[in-house]
Amino acid sequence: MSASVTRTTMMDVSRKAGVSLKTVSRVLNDEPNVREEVRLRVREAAEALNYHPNVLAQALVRRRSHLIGLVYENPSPSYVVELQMGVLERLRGERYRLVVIPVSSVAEHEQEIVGLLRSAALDGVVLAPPASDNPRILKDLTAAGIRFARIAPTRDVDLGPSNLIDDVSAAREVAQHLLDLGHRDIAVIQGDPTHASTAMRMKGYELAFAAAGARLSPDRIEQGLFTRDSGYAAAQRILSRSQRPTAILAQNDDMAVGALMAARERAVRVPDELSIAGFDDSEVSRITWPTITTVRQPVFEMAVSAADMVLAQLEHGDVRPRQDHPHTLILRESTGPVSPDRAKETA
Amino acid sequence: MSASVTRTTMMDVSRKAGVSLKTVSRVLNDEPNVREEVRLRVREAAEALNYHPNVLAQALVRRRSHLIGLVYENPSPSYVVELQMGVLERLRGERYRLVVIPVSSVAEHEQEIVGLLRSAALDGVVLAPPASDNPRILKDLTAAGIRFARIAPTRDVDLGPSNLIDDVSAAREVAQHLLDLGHRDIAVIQGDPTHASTAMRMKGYELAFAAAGARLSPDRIEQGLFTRDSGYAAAQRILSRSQRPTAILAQNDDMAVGALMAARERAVRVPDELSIAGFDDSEVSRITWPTITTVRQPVFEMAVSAADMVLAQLEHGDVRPRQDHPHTLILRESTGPVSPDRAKETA
DNA sequence: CTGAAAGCGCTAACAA
DNA sequence: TTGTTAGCGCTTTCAG
Repeated sequence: MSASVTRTTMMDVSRKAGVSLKTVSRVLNDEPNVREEVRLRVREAAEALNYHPNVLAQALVRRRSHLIGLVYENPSPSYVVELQMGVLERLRGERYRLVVIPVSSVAEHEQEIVGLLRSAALDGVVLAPPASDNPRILKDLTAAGIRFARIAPTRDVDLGPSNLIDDVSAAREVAQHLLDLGHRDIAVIQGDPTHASTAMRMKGYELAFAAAGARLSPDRIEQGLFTRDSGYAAAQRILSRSQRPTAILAQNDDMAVGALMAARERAVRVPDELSIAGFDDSEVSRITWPTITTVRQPVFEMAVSAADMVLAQLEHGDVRPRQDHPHTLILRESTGPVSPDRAKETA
Repeated sequence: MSASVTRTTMMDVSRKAGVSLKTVSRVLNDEPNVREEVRLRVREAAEALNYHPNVLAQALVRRRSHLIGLVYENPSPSYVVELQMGVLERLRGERYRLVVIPVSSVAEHEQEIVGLLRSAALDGVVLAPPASDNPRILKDLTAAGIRFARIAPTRDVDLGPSNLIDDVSAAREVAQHLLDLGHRDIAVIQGDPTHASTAMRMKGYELAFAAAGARLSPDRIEQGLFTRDSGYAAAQRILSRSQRPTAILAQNDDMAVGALMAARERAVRVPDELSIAGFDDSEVSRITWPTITTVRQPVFEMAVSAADMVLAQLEHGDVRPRQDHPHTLILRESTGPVSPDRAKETA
């Protein structure tokens, strides 16, 4: 039953080829100083014995597991997918493999996380928010000798190679867009408060409002968690008020989708009666109806870049300390001018 | 710079605690036969030195990497997400980690795949379609001594622990639903032909048609690839014909979404002028408008079960040979009765 | 150009 | 209850 009771080892190959262990090692690793004839003989022996190196043994002595971790906290599936695809894209063709490390709550488990990573024998990790923003984790990682790169951190940008997006400006731009359309009574669905970008985006909204001489009313702000359900629930609260806002700013697309569904359920027409804007430009924002106005955050590209930063450290020790990534306002169908009658009210 | 030039090892701990290596090993692995006092002393020493076992060394000697792979081919992101979440769910709290192994084309690379898995030092793998249906891969896996479990295979069900769904009946039921609504001119968007389920679902459709005394016209069958784009393109071809069908059967939800977008673009009202049904009950089918009628395939549960089967083999060697999973027809908004005038035509 | 010997850090027999 | 001695399968000095 049990297939390989004793795997064939380098010893077997060396015996069959009539050479020493070291010579086999040299051939297998394409090192110089082996006669061509011997090289061939060893290759044939390995082939004949169906030899495959034991990567664990290699890993032990080389101190390289060739395992890269991706640490993220649950929130939005579409975000996670892009993240993964980005890392996988960079790893394609390399010897490194991707180990996914979902963490339920970075905030609650910050002290255990690096232990977890260490016990996975990772050579390096790509940190998504909010882990990428957690100084404790960065410190522990450094102490443990695990290379890392950060995605979308909001602070201590010099504490490790970082991939940055300007959350504040991005948020300012979407808010600006709604204000330009004449909206003044705008509700906000915030993201998970343990993610620093939540506060950043809020700040961006505020800047836009201030510039327009408008004000963001505190009782128009609802708490969400970056999940569609939380967006749906928040929108329900918003829409059940006697006075309905004319627009909703959701801090990510999944919550915007939730808001859209809540609106549909109440037969509130989007964008005629209610504009909804999201954040991220994730896949879902393109398949809803109406499609969702959002601001593109190049998650995929950031992930590619982060993976690249990790590999760079592992392979030649050098690090690009930071990489800025552009955001783009994407106008779609879910936002429109405020309706004339509502415009009058606040005029 | 480089954090841990020389990591602290068991040796260091044994010296500090004044005991032998083996005693340290015993304490650290909670083995019996150590005096309580000694146990404590060793624990303290380990703590003081901030000792962490080298998992690679453990893996080498124990012949266990504690790495589980998930092998899948690209098609639909939502499918992959559910798959991963299922495996991760089962692995939560266990020592095992998930390594994702996306494969561009199983059909083209079938001979290289197991080499890839071996070089990742995986203890076991969960195989999603179409790898789960590939006899060559199953054979190589067995030869390599890598445990595995299959998700939704369609043949050779006894070639390894399998999680089954009745693709034929499931497909028959959705088709039946459209036929019951009076549709007779129905187009089909097929999935990737290298996935066996594509043929199975086709068969299910045919059975339903036969039972209704109807016929599936060959020129109503369009090839897709399980991706949204391919569904969109296929629907474009379908809808550009002079005579439009009254319904579309898409072999998964992503393609159904693509079809929905094509219909929207041409201002074809769904379901009034065109019914669209999908397959999978993936996340996206719930967020489009109209929401998509589909047949639920419990991907998450199958993944949990498959991961469980792998762990079972690894931990106690026993295997549940197969597990059947139910499908459920999910009626939503994208399907409706055929319009009276079109019904007359074919009457 | 080639090989012998000494580890990597840990676990497993087998004594003591 | 504890320690000694071999390995796991590979790479790496350092001689030859």
